[in-house]
Amino acid sequence: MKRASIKDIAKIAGVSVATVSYVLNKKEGSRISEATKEKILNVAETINYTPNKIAKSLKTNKSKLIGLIVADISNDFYSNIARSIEDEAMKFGYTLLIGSSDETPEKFKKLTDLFSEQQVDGMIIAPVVDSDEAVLKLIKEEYPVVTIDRYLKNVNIPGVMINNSEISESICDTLINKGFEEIIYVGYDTKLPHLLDRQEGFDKRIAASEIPAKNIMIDLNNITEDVYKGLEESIDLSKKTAIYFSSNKLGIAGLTYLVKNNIKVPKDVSVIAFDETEAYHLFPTEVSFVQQPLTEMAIEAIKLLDAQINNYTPDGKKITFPAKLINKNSVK
Amino acid sequence: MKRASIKDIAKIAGVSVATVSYVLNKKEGSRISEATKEKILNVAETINYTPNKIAKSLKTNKSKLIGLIVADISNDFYSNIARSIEDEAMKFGYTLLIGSSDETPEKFKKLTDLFSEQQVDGMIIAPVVDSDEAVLKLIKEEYPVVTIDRYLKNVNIPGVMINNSEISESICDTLINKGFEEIIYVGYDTKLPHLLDRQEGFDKRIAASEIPAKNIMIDLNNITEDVYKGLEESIDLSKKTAIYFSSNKLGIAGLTYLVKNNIKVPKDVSVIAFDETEAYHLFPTEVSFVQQPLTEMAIEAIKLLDAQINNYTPDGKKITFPAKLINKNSVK
DNA sequence: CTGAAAGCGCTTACAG
DNA sequence: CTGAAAGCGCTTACAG
Repeated sequence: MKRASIKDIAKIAGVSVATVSYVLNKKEGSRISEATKEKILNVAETINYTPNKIAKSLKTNKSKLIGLIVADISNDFYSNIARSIEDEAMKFGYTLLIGSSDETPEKFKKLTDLFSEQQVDGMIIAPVVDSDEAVLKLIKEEYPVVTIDRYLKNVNIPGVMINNSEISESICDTLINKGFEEIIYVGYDTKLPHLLDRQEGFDKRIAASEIPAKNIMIDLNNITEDVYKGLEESIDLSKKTAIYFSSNKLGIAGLTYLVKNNIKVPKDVSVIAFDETEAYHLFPTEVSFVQQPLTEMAIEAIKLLDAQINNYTPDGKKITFPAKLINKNSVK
Repeated sequence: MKRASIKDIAKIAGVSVATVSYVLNKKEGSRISEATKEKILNVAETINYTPNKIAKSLKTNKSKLIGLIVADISNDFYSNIARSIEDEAMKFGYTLLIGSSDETPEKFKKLTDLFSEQQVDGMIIAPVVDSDEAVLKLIKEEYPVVTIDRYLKNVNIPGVMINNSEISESICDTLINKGFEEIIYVGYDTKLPHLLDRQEGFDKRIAASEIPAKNIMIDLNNITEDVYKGLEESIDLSKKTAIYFSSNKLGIAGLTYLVKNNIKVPKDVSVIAFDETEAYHLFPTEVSFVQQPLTEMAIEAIKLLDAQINNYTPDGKKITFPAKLINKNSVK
């Protein structure tokens, strides 16, 4: 069914399309008589007019669309981010396109190309390893882009993130001060800078202590199996041990392992996990975890992006939010 | 920065925009000489041409955009659906707009209006209570719409769903046959048809048995508290009791209650939950749950939608998928 | 084999 | 107070 256009309204109301456009957009500058205004609004109503934003976009060069690229929208962490971004974007009048990169630069590039062709006004991205080229391409054409959660080592663009290194340092110190004899860091075998920061903060404080380092590096594509194997090889119940899981996925896999093997928390081992998820509530012990201020980060990300959209500046302003350790009962 | 257009290519290559359009779209019908073809491709490459899909959409009346409306993208169930839909949509060349309705007809309507103005080619929706009017408006203009998970009682459009009533019947029978003296159904206090079906199937089999019915009705906006209160009032440990949670959120809230109150599963009570989620893995007992074939549903939803987009027919073909009870160790 | 031209549905200076 | 006209970046019959 053909949809009614501004032209149809004009014809029926007996005015020009210009006049219709003016009243539909409520422009105050151009004074249209109340009579024709009312007439036009009436006609629009009766023929069930829906504005065609694509036509408007073409003319105004603004689509009011923004693209969000996450690693995987089915991951709790990213779906929570997406929700906050959605709410915030709506407030600014933007509609959200969403895509999952699956941590591959190819899919990531495909997504930036796609979004760019769809003329999104800007993108919020969680860049993957080796996505520099794709991002650089965007930057070269002064495309508004803001990173969230992650950042790129060699490309300087605005973004929001947490104090990855510092929060790990502080967690490590906490555990050291509690007298743990063994502290296991469970992280990804990756080049993702924010995760390296997470690990580096931990390693630094461990190095400054008397405690021997024990890092389990997990393949991003083989989480469950790797975590099980890693923990099996590393946990020494004869020592006072704490485990620090540096992501929600790692935490969930690790806690699953502990439950399955009947290892009690915090009696046998202590645990700190990353990110908030309802899943932790089902664990026999309430799990201490690192909380990221997702809502605040989303608000700031949209603010940053909107600013870039309205007035592009080639700066790389990064906003760092403090993550917070929420103490529950999983650390002795 | 102004982006290069087809016109720019034409000017540099010394050909017409029509010719550029033809080679860029690889139209085989119109034979363009290899020489000019190559020249055009070269120019496009060097000036870093990105096609403007908005202009194309305006002309072709196809945006290659589809809108997905879920209740809440941060809900595990919907983010899993979204992911499957995303993958499937991509295969068909569609990009995904996502919005959360928060179970309110107002937000739902806002989303359909927004998506419609953005000229999406079609929508996949999980309609909320009292969204009939918004959907009817879409149908009236022959907008391709497909429901997923849910359906509308009074509006007949294509959709995919599971056999809500039957799976509940079968679960109820299973529990009755195992000799439970008390079976508690935990559901929402709602008018959502698919959830009423879920409950009805259960009620029907209970009514046919000797077992007194015990239904806990939860306010959608107060899940945790209501579940805690309901279970506290209903669980009678002196009887052989089973609890059937009819959604993932209800399952998570309920299992959290059980853990907190040190009620052992399946020793003290038996449990069956709905939907698959990693969260269940952290529970001390492996939880039996009802599995929906999300991938298959997503594939079929996109297929249905694409068919409607290419050839609109006012039918209401519903495809029902069988849900499956995955038996773990939470039922004695 | 290639181009001129119309048109998709809007917005917006400009003229009157 | 209102309208004629150009133009956003494409596609696509049609003509040659």
